[in-house]
Amino acid sequence: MAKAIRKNIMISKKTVKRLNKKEDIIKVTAKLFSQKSFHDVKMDEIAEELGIAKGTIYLYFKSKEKLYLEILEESYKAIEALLENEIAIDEPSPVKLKKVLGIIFGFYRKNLDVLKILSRDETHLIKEHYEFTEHWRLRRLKLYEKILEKGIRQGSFNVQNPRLTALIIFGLVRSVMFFYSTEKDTTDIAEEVYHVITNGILSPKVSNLEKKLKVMNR
Amino acid sequence: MAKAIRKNIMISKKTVKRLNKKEDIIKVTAKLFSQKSFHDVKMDEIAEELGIAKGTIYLYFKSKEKLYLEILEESYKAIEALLENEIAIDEPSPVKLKKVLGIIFGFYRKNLDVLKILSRDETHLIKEHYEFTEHWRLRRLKLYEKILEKGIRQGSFNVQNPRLTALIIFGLVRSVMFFYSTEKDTTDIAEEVYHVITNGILSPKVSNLEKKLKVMNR
DNA sequence: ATACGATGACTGACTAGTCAGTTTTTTGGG
DNA sequence: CCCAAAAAACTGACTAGTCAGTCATCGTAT
Repeated sequence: MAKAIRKNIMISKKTVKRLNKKEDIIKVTAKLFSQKSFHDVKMDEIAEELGIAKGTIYLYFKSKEKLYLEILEESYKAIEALLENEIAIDEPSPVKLKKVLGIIFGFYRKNLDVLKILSRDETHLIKEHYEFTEHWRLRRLKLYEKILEKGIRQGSFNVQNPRLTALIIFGLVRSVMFFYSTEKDTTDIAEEVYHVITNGILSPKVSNLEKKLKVMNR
Repeated sequence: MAKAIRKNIMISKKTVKRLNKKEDIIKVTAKLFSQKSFHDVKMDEIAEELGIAKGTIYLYFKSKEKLYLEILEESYKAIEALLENEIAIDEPSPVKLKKVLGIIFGFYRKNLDVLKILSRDETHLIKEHYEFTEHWRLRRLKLYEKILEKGIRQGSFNVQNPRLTALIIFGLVRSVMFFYSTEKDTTDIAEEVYHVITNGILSPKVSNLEKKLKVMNR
């Protein structure tokens, strides 16, 4: 009995260690892949950065491509887990949109590497990579679209084309995370972005004027 | 005299031929670079696609990198030329914004290749490439920002943070061009996008309600 | 005859992945 | 607790292949 327990402890320790090493490799490699393209990151370089031999990487990953993919898979799981709880809650769509933006901005701030890798259009590399990034994109688009549609039904949103609007939100996330001040808190950024998306940029006066013109044109 | 003229004709003919060939190479290569990353496009492949020998490409371009850069430079000149006239016209900012969006969407529809190459974050490849894409981005951001700021001054826009808003517009252009229906006319797309940006997505009722809440919170 | 654009076989630098050998960790009997 | 043997983890020199760029040679227009 005591033996069995000891053995279990050993196994779990080993597993943890293995996982740690794998995670270490993923972490370092993600950073490198975010700085350079797939082909510009050399396996030797990864090994050196980690202070291990190149062969060791191949003990944990079948190939460079699989390593690349696992970075994305890891992150996908992480962001999905973050969003899962939020999605389940029943609340007004505008509130949900703001919260989801907050979560996504927060995630990408911490994982800019991943966003860079994802939005790089290295689509062709391997079929799996293409499918993966596409899946990620569609998943995000669907989320935005659902929030928008629910908001329309509830009367809180006035959106003519939810698909296009989802695409707009999806697109702006990338550029804001890439190029907007990194000193600001992501919650504040989400708030600011939310404000622009919801209220638009027209001043009320002009907005009313435009509406009047539309009525007149009918 | 006749000789000189004849010689001139010859030279110009030759030059035209040279330009054509150079342009041919750029065109074909742009397509390839848009489909695959820099390293995945092989010089042999380009040559084969063009039906010429690899060595010939090197008669027109010093290196693969220079060829890559020239594709971007060519496109930069083209879009700048398109925008130049529009920028000069003095008109209400909202109109200008809509028009500029139309021009940009139109250009990218015709040059999706270039947009793909540009937005691929192959930033590291060569310093020149990084500087180039950055320059392109800043140039576009500045344009949006200027239009927004003028609109604010004129009272037609109500924008709290022109920099962020410019970034939002910049970002959405990419994703809309990449992923939105390619059957629609780019003018219509610009119109739709313009509508979302300007009016926002909140229904008027809620919008008023939110304003009231803000007042109450004071 | 000669100048010049075009050619494509060739070179040499580079790198993903391998594997025979080394080191570290675990195990189990005394 | 100790130690030897087995297992597991790690190593890095090497292989086999790739590909950007070169250059001796060719064809042809004048």
